[in-house]
Amino acid sequence: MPDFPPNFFAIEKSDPLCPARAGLIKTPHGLIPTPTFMAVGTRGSVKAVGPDDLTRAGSRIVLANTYHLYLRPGLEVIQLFGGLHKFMGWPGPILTDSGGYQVFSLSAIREISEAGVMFRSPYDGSKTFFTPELVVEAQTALGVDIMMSLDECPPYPSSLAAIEKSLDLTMNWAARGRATWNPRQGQALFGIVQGGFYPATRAQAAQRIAALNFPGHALGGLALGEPLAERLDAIEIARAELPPEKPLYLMGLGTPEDLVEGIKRGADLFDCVLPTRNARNGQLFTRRGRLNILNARHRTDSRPLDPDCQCQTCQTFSRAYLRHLCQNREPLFLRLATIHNLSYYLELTKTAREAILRGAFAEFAKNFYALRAAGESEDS
RNA sequence: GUGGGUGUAGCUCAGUUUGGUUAGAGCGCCAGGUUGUGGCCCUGGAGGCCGUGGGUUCAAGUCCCAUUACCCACC
Repeated sequence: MPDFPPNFFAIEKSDPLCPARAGLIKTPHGLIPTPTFMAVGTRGSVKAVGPDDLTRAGSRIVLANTYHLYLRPGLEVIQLFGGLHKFMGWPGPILTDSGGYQVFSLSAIREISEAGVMFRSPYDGSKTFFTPELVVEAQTALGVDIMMSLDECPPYPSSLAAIEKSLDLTMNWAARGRATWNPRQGQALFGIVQGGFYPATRAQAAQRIAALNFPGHALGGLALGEPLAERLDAIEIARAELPPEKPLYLMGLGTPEDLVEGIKRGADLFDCVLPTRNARNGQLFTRRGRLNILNARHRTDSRPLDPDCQCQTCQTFSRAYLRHLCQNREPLFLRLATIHNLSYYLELTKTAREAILRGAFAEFAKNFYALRAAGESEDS
């Protein structure tokens, strides 16, 4: 079977000491150097920032959500504008989640069957039936660059029997989505590896997804409350069963540590609400660790959030001013904090990539942890 | 000056009628949490001579007297 499309993903260099690699994903809307982080823009907007902010922060691809956009504003509205890119004014690549996670997170208002998922709209209570076929068609209509197949994300912890049953459903849906997908549109479709945290089911999930020959793969069901060690094991187990020449996306991850550990294990793409949501709540990431800008110790602090950060926020504003804005719920704070956190995440993946290209990922990781250890002792 | 009302946490106030464990709430403040997004939300914490003085009582934020500050109305 030929590649989709030719050279969809090219590995530029692999680290000599671990599975980490630097790559390039080629999409209809541009190249994506990997590893990289995707800002979450569920409703076709990364909250509090615009496309220019994203570009300046280093974003090369953003994420949106099929489920939410389908309900509002509806596919027909977006198609009227020639697709999601034009509608939201973002010219770069877009990946959409299928709505599979909403099956999990909005569990109070859904019914799952083998045929698909019956959602009750949180907006008006109306019912919508999502099938794996419909989800692929919807993402095709949105015109996105990378589509995700419909999956079921089982809660943690779940019994082995529950995981096996859920996995069969996800595999059924994956095969049907795969059959619906038209590779000639130039839009990629990724298969999602579930399987919980039982080594055998996670490995089996990866094998079965690999057999469907998707252009790329994602690991789902991570960061649901499991210990870090279990999460890392699940990544390694799945990785071993997946063809390494295809891109790997860790869905919903994560903390800066998750990114470093994920890259170390061969992951190329990440998305997480942490940098954007935490920004809006005053939790800001720096090279020396995380800080709560509301803490009284920042009241008269004239320093930037992170002296080594080149972002717009750090170039102009003091911790004291940001604390003041946050304390008073000034809308400007949301934007400045989001710009900073996204810049930090994107700079982290960018420097990881550069380190891999130099064959020095291990040193990069060591540096990463050393700086945070230093930061913790400084703050205490 | 006369009559009435109000003084309880930083703020806004419950609790006083019918006295009874360690005086509460919301907001604010302080500090945690947040993993395929609602800016929400969740969890802790600090903070009170209950205006002041006296009295009644086994027991007073609560009842009585005085006093003081502020508010309103009328002179």
